Amino acid sequence: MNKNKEITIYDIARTLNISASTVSRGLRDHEAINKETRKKIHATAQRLGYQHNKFASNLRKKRTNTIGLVLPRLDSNFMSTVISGIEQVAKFRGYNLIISQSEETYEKEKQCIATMFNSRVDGLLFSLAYDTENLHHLDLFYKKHVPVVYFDRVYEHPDFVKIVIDNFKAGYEITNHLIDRGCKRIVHLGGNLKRNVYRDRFNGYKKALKDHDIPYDESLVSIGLMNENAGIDMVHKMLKMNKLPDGIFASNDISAVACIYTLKQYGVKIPDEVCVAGFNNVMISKVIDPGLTTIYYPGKEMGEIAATTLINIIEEKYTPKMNTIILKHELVIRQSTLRNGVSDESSG
Amino acid sequence: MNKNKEITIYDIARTLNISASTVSRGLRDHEAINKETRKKIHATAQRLGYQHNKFASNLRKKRTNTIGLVLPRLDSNFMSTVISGIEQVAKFRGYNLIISQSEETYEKEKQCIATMFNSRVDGLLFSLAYDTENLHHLDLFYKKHVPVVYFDRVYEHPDFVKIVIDNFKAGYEITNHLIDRGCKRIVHLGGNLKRNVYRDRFNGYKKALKDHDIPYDESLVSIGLMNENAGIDMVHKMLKMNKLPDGIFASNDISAVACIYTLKQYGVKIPDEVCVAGFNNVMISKVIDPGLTTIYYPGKEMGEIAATTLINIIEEKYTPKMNTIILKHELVIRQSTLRNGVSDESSG
DNA sequence: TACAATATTGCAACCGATTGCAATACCAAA
DNA sequence: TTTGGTATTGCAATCGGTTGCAATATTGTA
Repeated sequence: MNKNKEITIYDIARTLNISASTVSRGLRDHEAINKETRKKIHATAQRLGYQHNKFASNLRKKRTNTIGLVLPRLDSNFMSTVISGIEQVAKFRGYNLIISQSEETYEKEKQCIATMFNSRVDGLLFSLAYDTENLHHLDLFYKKHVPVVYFDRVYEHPDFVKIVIDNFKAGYEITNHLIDRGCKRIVHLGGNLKRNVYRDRFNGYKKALKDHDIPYDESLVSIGLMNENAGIDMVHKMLKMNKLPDGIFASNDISAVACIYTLKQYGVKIPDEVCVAGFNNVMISKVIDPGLTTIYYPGKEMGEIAATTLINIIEEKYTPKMNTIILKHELVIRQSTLRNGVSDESSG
Repeated sequence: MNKNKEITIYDIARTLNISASTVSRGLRDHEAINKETRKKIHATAQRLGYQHNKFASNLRKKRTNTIGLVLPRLDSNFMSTVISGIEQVAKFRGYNLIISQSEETYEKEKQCIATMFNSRVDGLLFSLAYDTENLHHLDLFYKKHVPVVYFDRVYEHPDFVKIVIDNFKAGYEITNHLIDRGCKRIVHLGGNLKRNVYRDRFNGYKKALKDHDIPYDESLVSIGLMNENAGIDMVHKMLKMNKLPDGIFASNDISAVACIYTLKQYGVKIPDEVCVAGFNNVMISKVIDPGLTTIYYPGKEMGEIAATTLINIIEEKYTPKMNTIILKHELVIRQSTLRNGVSDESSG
């Protein structure tokens, strides 16, 4: 057996003494082909161990049935649920999924996207890296009319569809909730303001303060990487302040959780002295003690919707008149903001 | 502009009045081509907006520079770190990565693997679904000598390489540790025993009991899905026993954490009344209170090594005389098994 | 029986890059 | 100027399906 010996439609054709075009059509159950012939073709294909070669097919069809996914990081709890949703839809609709992570940098993102293009993906799902500032690397997609759907971390673009939640509103709600719990000096831990998700949450935070006549205090805000250390550092900074702030709104759960356990280390009582809220509702927010108040939004569904939307565009199920799809989010209230009594006192 | 208008090497050739073969070679910086010519080719390619077409190339070369990844679930903390490692290596070595999840069922796994084959991946990375019982679906890979590398959940196969940790030893160590802490009646929460990971951990557990003359008690063992509910159910079962068991060894962190918070709900003191240990060292095991004793093993490295090994085989950097690569694991001891004083008392 | 209509099948070009081998160009030494 | 060798370049086949259109077969109807 030669390792490189491929069984092709020509082998089937020769065996059955018919033409390759008939085999090609027969394998795809083309209606023009006689049912008997089709049966024979399938049977022979099976017997010879024929395996469809996507490359030849793609080359000719100029379609790959593949969608590309470029995102900042694969090893994130939230993203992994998004990916899971995407993969399921892609598989169901008959698409392959190729994945590449930008590792939060523009340079790698550019490279990922070029590869995706060279692989001639039929469409691209995309969530921006931390420091991406323009969309020039997508020009090729734009020019060739290859559809792109953003999710979560998006950017304004006239031709591409976005899947997001209302981060402004969510930020507003969660800040509001903290204020309702009696918080007056609320720390905000945010990410790069070029990214819609962080910018909008931050703006929601500011708006809520304003609506409650709480002055915005820049020294309570820290913008940076949203990781564990960000939370730890913030707590240290807080402890050095003249007066300990009484609330924290972190733009993701990881850093919020880091705040919680660091505060606990220093004996600060949560929520009595400091209320803490996060964002994303990943599993840790449920198991940490006290449970973390946070914003839930459905990662898996976001993935499903993104993939479905993209594939619909690819298959021209509709031309996107719509530009943005906003998913619902939900405030999940847990112990980390449940102060005794304060709730009633301050409501209204 | 026609949407389907591709710029090809022929366009470049025509522009420069040279042959397509020269262009093809020039683009790849083939040494036979004059440096000046190469420069012109690259410049023209750039100017015309040429983009390499992988399909044509793959078809001709019979190589895809793509590796396939089939795993049970994408939305798992552990797996997402593995994937991250795989992706980074793949990208670095110039390979695309296509990913598909079996959703823990044999049927989907079969389908995933067929797709991977049809996509003519150069090699396959693979971790088994929960209920897979044979490897017939890999016959095609085997016959065509397409290399396969398993990781984590593996299966015996003469031709394929496995990347694992010593689950038996890890299971032994963690059980041993519980016994050292004075546990006599240790519950085990395990997964399908057809899967090496769960079987080996279970056997390690039994061996440790035996070495300490603790009788094996089947009623303390539960084999099933390793999710949150498994932990919750187990605790309920424990609470109904005449005497509460004094230790739990769960085969993953999720179910261990579920045990912890359920026990806490019922006011059971951890580790004083029950010691709990998990497996995997995902982030929750660190943030739960009390911190969860568990086994750490490096997901990201496992992914990196799996991908590196596979690509080396593909590129014939070596022929695999080796059959198995065993990574180091580590017992991470946290509060959930740190009983006061008992440690000293029972050691030795 | 003849002819139109429909059902099946085949021909041949095509998708775009790669590659073995032949051909030509170039240069230096004889 | 001729010869041999090296540096460059081109020819033409190839990878394996797909598809527009033509060709042939089959069926129904007048």
